[in-house]
Amino acid sequence: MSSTIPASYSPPIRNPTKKPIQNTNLCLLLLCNHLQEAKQIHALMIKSSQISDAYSASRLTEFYAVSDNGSLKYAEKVFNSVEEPGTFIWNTLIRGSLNKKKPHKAILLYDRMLCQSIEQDHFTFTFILKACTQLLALAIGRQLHAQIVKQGLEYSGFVRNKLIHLYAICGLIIDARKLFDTSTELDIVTWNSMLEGYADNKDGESLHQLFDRMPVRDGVSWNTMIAYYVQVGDFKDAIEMFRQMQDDGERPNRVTFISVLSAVAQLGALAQGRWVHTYIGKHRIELDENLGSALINMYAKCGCLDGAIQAFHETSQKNVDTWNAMISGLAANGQSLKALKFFLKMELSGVWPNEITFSCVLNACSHGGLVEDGLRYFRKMKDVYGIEPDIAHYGCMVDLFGRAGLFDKAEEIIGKMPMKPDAVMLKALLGACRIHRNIEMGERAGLQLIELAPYDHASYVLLSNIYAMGDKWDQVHKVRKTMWERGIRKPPGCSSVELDGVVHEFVVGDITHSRKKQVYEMLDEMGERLKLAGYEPDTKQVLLDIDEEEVRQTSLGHHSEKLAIAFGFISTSPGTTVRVMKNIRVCSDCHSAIKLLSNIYNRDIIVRDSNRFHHFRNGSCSCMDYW
DNA sequence: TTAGGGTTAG
Repeated sequence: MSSTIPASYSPPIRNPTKKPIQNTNLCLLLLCNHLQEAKQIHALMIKSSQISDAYSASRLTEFYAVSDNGSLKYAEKVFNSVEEPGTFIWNTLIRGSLNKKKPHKAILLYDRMLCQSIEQDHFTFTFILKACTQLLALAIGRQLHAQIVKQGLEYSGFVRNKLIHLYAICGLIIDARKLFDTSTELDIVTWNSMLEGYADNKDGESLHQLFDRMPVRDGVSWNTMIAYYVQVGDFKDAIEMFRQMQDDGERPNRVTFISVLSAVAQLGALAQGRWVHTYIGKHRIELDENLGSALINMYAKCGCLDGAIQAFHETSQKNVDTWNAMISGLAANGQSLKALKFFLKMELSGVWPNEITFSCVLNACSHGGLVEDGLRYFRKMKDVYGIEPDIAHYGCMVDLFGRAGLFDKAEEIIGKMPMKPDAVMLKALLGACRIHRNIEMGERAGLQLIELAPYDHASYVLLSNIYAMGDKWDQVHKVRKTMWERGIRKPPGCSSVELDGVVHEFVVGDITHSRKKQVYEMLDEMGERLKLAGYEPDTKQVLLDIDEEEVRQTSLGHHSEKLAIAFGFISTSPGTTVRVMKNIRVCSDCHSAIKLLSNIYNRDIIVRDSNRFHHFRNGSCSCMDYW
């Protein structure tokens, strides 16, 4: 539709009010798609004095307030022109404020409604309770509850469901449950509201009990369950729930796939992710910005950049999140220059970057050792885009300078920034100190880190490594002792490989896998061939390991990533890329060994550790030995 | 005139 309305324009008219519409202006309003068109009708209404008609004014307010292309400002203008606005038009304005993500405004309007003694109905309470839920405004919600009881509206299904939702989300799960149990009519939304409450409160047991008791389940019920598992980090259970959903005959939708793709990404289960991608294509589900971002993220987290780029191009509407997913995916996979190219494309496409974009861009610079570019973008974010750097951005800069060995610059940044360094920043600095053997600064940063993150095993490991590097063995033992006394343990290393949609997991010295015999035979062969290639185990790395049990296993060369690679080698045909996902950082001994293995066996090996990706090919790694 | 579910950086 053009910006003007041609007289001959008469497509079929939608009429949700089911009232006969005789008024031309209102008919046209129903066809409006753009704000500009609504404004033209608005002008016609003013000209013909139709605006003083309460029904017409309320319809126009509704368009402005509720439609995607509306404007709350104009809704208020019409509202203000009505002499005595009734409950409907007040409700519409409250609803509009919610739609435009302004719950505070909705509550202020309700307050004005009370002051002016405007009658409230169950619609008013439905909307205003939603505002309270969004704001977690429990005190106001309780007052509303009293008001609702006073007005005899407590048994209205809509109002009750909203009250259950409010109490559950605010953590008052017992109050929510009381309302649930005393409801005369339990519809699917009541069940789902309660279900979401348990999921939100991470009460898995009650969640399951309720889910099992549900007489009917719909897509929302299943999606709530899947999202719960993703939130608590049980990614395998999330996928299992998705399978059950399909067995139950419930069709997955966009929301389902966003959660499922997140689980797949965390597991690094590329085959399952590809299946989802095919399903989306087959069922013509539109790749909007959210689903597109989830898909890009999945491919990137599985180390499959071709897939990520394809998903990026297939995403119909690209917003800042879509671009961020792509840029961060490239940066994490060691494609720094490509990440910066994408940032330039983003700027050209007219999408405005946000603070996350600059985190990704600066991250790309630090991972790629691009000091000049990093400095340029750090300035640009403030000067051109008006984004004040936060702790994450300063952290990237410290990482950037640290990696390049420019410790003066790193200290200068820390001294000048308006906040104290956080654990992420100190870890980056310690990493740099390790690479450049800056023991003095490493010790200072390490002690500060332990003070800041006393329950994080990494704090102790990093400081211990720095001391070991300086041959300060007394200090190494002291740090280890403190760590043990405080009951802090390094989590066991765990690596996984996906084969035909099944994720195979290996821990250090694993003897539980059904093909363990072949895996260990392969491991022996790998050891022999590594020796022939001149590989010598990094015994210092072995000594540095904090966990005594792991030291024993490490000396045998049975680190989980090596087991996973051995399994990958025996389970796939020669030349196939082996993808390994690891829960903690890859150790430097394994890193050296895998570089050689990629050459010896002529295989691409991709290892995703807790920090970044390592693409091993022809004896070298994409991280350029810096991680 | 009305309700419920979601991810994405490091």
